[in-house]
Amino acid sequence: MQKESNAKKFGAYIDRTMKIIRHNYLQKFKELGVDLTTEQWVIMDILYGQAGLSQQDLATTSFKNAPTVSRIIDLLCKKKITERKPFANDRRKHKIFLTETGIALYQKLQPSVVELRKQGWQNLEEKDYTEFVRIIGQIYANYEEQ
Amino acid sequence: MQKESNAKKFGAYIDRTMKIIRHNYLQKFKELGVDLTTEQWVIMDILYGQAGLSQQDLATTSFKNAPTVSRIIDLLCKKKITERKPFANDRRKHKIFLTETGIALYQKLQPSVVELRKQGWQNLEEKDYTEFVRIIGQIYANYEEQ
DNA sequence: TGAATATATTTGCTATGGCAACTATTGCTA
DNA sequence: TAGCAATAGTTGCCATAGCAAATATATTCA
Repeated sequence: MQKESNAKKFGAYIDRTMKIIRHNYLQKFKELGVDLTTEQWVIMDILYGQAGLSQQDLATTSFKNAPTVSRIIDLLCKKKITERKPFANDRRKHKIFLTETGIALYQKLQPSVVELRKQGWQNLEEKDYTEFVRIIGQIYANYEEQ
Repeated sequence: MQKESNAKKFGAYIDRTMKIIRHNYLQKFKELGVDLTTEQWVIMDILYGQAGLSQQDLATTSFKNAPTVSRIIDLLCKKKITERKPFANDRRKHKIFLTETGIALYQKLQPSVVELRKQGWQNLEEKDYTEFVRIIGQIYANYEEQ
């Protein structure tokens, strides 16, 4: 069908897999009675490990753009999951924190998320992970501006 | 950091890679002076190979849902790239076709898309593709309802 | 210092995507 | 055949995402 390393169709695999992952996270959260999207979880997950990041930091870490992070933080603040605090030496910035509520919610959901990650890796080995990260990391690198 | 095949973090790799692929397609189309999104291209690509599919067929093939396909076809029809024709024996359905304009546009863009696919596979081998499809296919399967 | 630049965030516009509800039509079956 | 269930498509609502422009604040440099 195709010769050599030419014109491989990998986009559709990546697309459909990202969609089904999001779907499974969303379903799990709904099952647990929690109104949270997968992308909101991603932000919570980062903040749990690194409290007080700026929105720009969050954008970089989550591979989202600044407006998207701004809106996700808006929604999370409305739900009392995060809060914005002033940055000491720079009044342009906010430090973002999980609230008590946010931390409790994170800890409630975390085991299910670990289960979801395990589910995704069923029938796959440790060395498959190395391979997967190598290959998809190379694809990413191939598209980065030089 | 993590033991055995437990709790692998693969979602972020998939997410950022999908985003950078979309970005590169979009930039290339803009470079060529064509107002087209990556997802619109996906639909054109399917229709070029299989003219006259129903919207439901397109949804299944593209891993999109019916409302999304409906709206993409709306946009493509506005741009005179596709057209809806009645289905012979079922008045609920439409057959979707690329117009002359759509076919010409497809043929104009197609070589650049092949180049983009090649670019994504730089520094990767034939056997990497086999591995990649096996692993990401398994992840997908792990999340499908049984 | 003051002007030009750069950075952090927000807002507006549009597209994609998920879900639920709705319409129109078809198919099934009592 | 009448009624009901299933299917195809559309529409509405909201979240994510990309891009551009706007605002506020910081930094740099002449």
